[in-house]
Amino acid sequence: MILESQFETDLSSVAALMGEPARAAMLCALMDGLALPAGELAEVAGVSPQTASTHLQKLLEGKLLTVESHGRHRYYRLSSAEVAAALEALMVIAPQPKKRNSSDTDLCFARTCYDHLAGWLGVEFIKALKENNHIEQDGLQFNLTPTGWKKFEDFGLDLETLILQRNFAKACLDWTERKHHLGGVLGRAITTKMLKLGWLARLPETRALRVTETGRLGLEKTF
Amino acid sequence: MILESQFETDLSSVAALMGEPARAAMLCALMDGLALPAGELAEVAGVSPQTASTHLQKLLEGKLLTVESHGRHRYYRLSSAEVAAALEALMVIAPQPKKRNSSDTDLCFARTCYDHLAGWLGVEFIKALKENNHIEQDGLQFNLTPTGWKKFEDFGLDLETLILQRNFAKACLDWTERKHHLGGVLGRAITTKMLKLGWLARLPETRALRVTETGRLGLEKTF
DNA sequence: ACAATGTTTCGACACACAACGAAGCATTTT
DNA sequence: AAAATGCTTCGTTGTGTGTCGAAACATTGT
Repeated sequence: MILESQFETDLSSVAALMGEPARAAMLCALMDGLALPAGELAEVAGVSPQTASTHLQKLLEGKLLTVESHGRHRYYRLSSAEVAAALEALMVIAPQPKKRNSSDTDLCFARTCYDHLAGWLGVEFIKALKENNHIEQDGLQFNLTPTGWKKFEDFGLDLETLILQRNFAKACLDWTERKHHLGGVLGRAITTKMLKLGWLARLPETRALRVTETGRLGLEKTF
Repeated sequence: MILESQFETDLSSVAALMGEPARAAMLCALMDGLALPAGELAEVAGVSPQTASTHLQKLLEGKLLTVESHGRHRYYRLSSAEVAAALEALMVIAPQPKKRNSSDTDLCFARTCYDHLAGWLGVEFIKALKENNHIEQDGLQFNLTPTGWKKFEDFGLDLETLILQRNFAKACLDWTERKHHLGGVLGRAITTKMLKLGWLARLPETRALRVTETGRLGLEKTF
């Protein structure tokens, strides 16, 4: 006789599916109910297409996702509203004090504030600049250090022109993070450049931004 | 710059905590909101006390449980109703079609029907007997095979006396599983014996039964 | 027809982690 | 004081599984 109570094991199997960072990232990306192709989910999760494919297969087996083929793309979506509800219930008890509904998540992660980068990513970006001594804060004003100047010149910005303007590098308060991010013409120039490079992509109909796979690599490497 | 969006990783960490069978079993056992000592949780999860201890520590770190020491016992309970809600939300999408609230779970797993074993365990028990050719079903009547007769004699039952009675081994319909389990005087004798052996334990104030660790081992070995 | 793109399958590797024996700590009991 | 009980910590072992390179498959575009 084999004793394996179905009452816990099943729960654990579903939870285990969600308990892998890459899979969790994919599921979160799908929480708005839209369908995304495998490639984009791989990007979101920060893994290779092969890895993403195996993850997606497991999520299919676990009935958390459904798939439909359109041309050479395969679009995945959450299989039911109950799955989204379970994800939200987990978010509530996740070690992140702030409660946010699903549609806000993207906005909190990264968005444009007027024309420069804001949200969690914006705050993280300025934090990295400070830690690497590329920038210094003086009240609500940022000043580039020599290494910072070189860094952004290499990044392809025409600082000579930008610095002539008022509001060269302003500190802008982030309402979701309650900390400062980088505004001013420098903030705009950087954000515009990242969009051009394909590091960031605009999500449709919102101010929310998404970090692409190349963007993730670029950001981690450069800053 | 290190990019690790806190929006998914956290979710996955909680889910991962729930995604381990032993931990999931413990959490399920605590879903009614009561506190249980570490030893009992180890029993429920079917693991050794050491293993249980490490699991409990992780659940504490993940803020899913709280603990209070009373004498030499340490009582664990769910840290909040939100945790219970998340567990329920996961149960809804777990590959178990039937929706049940937490207080029903115990009843569905194992309970007494009049005086014999019912619920999932009861159905599983009769299934094992059939598969091992210890019993045969004839309509609503069960008949012991020679090997089955020996098995239960070895188990300590006085079959000679029991078989004289009417309703020796009746098929009884299980309302939660919609299948037959073993009733009659044989069913009663077996269940009584298991309770005496400490394989099964009655949960307070209900008809629900719990399988002890020794019971789990005994059942798996004997039947 | 051929190349390019999106996706999956196969195989090998490496890391993470659950499991338990042994030992230690704390509390209660005799 | 000594033994017993409940629980935790340490160290080791072994299995599971996430990862990606290479290659196959499918579809679309030129």
